[in-house]
Formats: sequence, C-alpha cells, structure tokens
Amino acid sequence: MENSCELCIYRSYLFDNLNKKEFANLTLTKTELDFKKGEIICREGEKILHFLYLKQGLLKIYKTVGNRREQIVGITKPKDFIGLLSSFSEKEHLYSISALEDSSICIIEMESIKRIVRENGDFALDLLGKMSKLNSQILGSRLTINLKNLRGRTAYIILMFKDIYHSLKFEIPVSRKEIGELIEMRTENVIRILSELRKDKIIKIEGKSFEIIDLHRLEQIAEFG
Amino acid sequence: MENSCELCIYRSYLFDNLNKKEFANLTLTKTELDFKKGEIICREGEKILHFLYLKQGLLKIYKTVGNRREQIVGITKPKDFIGLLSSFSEKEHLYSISALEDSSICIIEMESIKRIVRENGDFALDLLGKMSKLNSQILGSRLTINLKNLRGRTAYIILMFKDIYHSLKFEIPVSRKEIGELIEMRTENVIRILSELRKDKIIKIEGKSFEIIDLHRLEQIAEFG
DNA sequence: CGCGGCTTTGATGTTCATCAAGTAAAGTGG
DNA sequence: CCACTTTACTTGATGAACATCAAAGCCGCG
Repeated sequence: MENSCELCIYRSYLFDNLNKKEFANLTLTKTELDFKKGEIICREGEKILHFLYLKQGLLKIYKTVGNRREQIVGITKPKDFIGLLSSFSEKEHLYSISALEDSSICIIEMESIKRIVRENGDFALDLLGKMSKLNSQILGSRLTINLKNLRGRTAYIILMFKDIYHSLKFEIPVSRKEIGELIEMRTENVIRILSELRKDKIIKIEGKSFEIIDLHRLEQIAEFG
Repeated sequence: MENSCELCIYRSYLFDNLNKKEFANLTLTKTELDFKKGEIICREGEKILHFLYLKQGLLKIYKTVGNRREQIVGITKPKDFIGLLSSFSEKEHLYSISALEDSSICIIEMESIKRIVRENGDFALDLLGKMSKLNSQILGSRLTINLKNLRGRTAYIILMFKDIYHSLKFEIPVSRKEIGELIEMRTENVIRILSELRKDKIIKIEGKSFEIIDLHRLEQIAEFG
C-alpha cells in the first residue's frame, strides 16, 4: 500500500489547487487507516474530528432507526469524501459508516482542512462544488428510488453495482438484507424479485455472483418500474 | 419594501464576514425581485446564472416526473439559499422552484459570489457550513418521511407548518394535492387522514385554516406513525 | 454438533393507490 | 353578472402491491 500523498493517484483530484507548502502541511496531519470488511468507521452521534476521504474500497453510510432496523443512506465509492454531508455544519456525525469491502481511508484533521479553505480560495470553491455534487447525487438517488416499484428498485441497484465495478459480471459486497436496506424493501421481496429476474433470463445469480444477461431489459425495468 | 442591503435584516446572517468593499461590490450586482403566489422562479434544466436568496415568503422546490406528476423536494424558508443544493456543482437547475406565498428574492450574479468565495476564506467556510446544513436537513426530512406511515407523515407535515408559522393556528399555503406531493401520498389519502385527525379531536380544520388542538398526541403520531 | 444468521418459498394480511362519483369553490368568457 | 368550465375537495368501494408471518434448508463458527 503506497502511503505517500505525493504519489497518491487521487492527489490531483482533490488537492490540485494546493501549493507545495499547503500540501506539505496537510500531509503532516494525515493518517491512512485500513478497515476490514464489516468494521465500523464511525458511529452516528460521535464527534466529527476528521475529514475522511475514501482511497480504496466501498463503504455504506447508514442510520439506525428504532429497534435495530438499519436504513442505508448511500454508498461511498473511492474518491468520495465520507461524511462530507455534514462535516462542515454538524458537530457530530449524522450517520454511521462501515466498510462493505476492505477499505483504506485517509484521515485529515478537520482543522487543517478548514485552515486551507480559509487560505486558498480555489480550493474552497472546488470543495464547494464537490460537496454540492455529492449531496445532489445522494438526494437524487433517494428521490429516484422512492418513485420506483420494487422491480424497478431492484434493477436500479443491480445497475448501480455494474457502474461501480465497470463490468456486467461482479460479486456484490452486500447481503440480500443490506440490498433491502439500500432500496427500502424487505429482504424477502429482494429475494423474490431477484428470482423473478433470473427466471426471466435478465440476470444470472449464484449467491453473491451476479451477471447481467439482458442489459437493455434491465435498464427498461429500472427506468419504468 | 426596503431595498437596501445595508439595512437588510438578514445582512448579518449571510454576509457578516465581508468587508466594506466586498459588500459594496456585491450589492452592485444584486437585484431584488418579487414573485406572486404561484409564480415560477426557475425551471428544472435552465442555466444557473444567479445565486438566489429568499428574503421573504415561502417557496417549493420540486421536480416534474413523467406524466405531469410533481414531486416536491423541499420547502424553502426565509434566509435559505435557494437551489444552493446544486449551484456550485451543476450548470443547470436540478429542480424547479415556485412561490407558495408572495415572496421576495435576492438575486446575485453567480460569478460575484464565486469571486468572494475565492477572496474571503471566512465567507467560504461559512458558506460551506450553511450549504452542508441545508443539504442535511433536506436529506434528513426525505429519509424521515419515508419511514413513516400515512398518518405519521400527515402529522409530520402539520408540525412542520407549525414551526414555520410559530403558532398552533395557521393558514396552510398549499392545497391538499400539494401536501400529498410533499409527503408522498395521494390527495385522497391526505384528505381522509386529515378528516380522521379532525374526528379524533387532534386538529381543527376548515379549508386551509388549521389549528392544532392536541399537540402532544400529534407529536406522538408523527413520531411513531 | 448445535446455534444463529442468511437465504429461499409459500401463505396471509394490511396498507395504500386507484377508481368512481358527487359537492363545493374558483376562474372564464359572453 | 350569470352560465359554464375547470379545479379543488370529499367519501366510499375495490384491488394491487407490498409487509408480515411461518417454515425449512443452508452455511459458517464457536
């Protein structure tokens, strides 16, 4: 695992606007942490002390509601800021975050980031844009999901994984139960509809191995379901 | 209508971090516009050219989906930035906005705001925070609504109007149909459940006049419904 | 080996959307 | 200002979509 920020493949994505000195100062306070699949990165209600950045892996952002039900708010892909949803406005995390796959996370003191925002206008503007984008995406996906019926939601989530893995064939990193939490369905219905899609020869599934056979029809279902 | 930014009651809320010169430059490009109830401020897909700020009134942010159904994303109260959800990341408005009440909106060139973000770090940081807050609120309310049954949603929206008007008695600015769009219910069910709540002596309603009789029970319903 | 969690299928029940139909209110044009 | 049209509001009846319940097989793990 390459641990130098200088050489990080994402350096230019987020920190392109920083000069040498700013960048050096930033890396001083930076830590990189690895989390195993299933581990919890932070819990709803904990103090926000760090700015979190997903270098590698996949995370879920979720909320525990009432009696041990979980509602997944979104999935974080590499290059996403984690918890950015609220880092600049809240004192405590609004959502919990855990690793769906083994993941590497870069951790920077919140104060360091704030200092750079104050000192470097281009960085500030860029960060505003990225944050705005992430929020739009998450809100948009929630609105979209709620308009669809169960078949449409299921197709939507399969297509989402296709986009994450850039392939028609992939291993999903989540259980059927977690799929349900992501798209607001009961586990039983997730399974039922996956079976239907299999019988209709739209997908192949075996455990967590998924393969999309008829992409066009799947997209139709996601669109009009 | 007082048109000077110097004297605006909200000046300190948003522009407290600006020095005299910055503030003067900003006000040069500023316009204030009045919209009548029902008028459309912007449409989904239009170019974002301005930074919009709600001075007075009430707006709805919504999306037209498929065959002339509307989905309301949120309600904007005075002091909220409008369309801030996406101003810094998108070229076009993601949502349409219209006036629920007669409203005054301050319009500032997007470029002016961006310049200040670049030049004034404290302003940038403050804006990041406010934007983050607004996004959290909107996302939170969507998540909350989707967990509730129809009774719970109806109670929730009544309580929201209570908070907007700071009173147990108010005139709602929306039709039954619009309430439905706000909380993802059919118009008929909105009416049915409002009638139930009336029969249960929890609220009094007559047309658009609402009065909360039993606040405690209403809160219970909103919480556990 | 047995326990608990995940997966699967079928049967049953509830909630809510849809359909239908009628009244009231509000805008429109002659 | 009144007939006319349209839009909002209201209630009841029906059906579809989805949640819940139940039961059984499977797998990993202590």
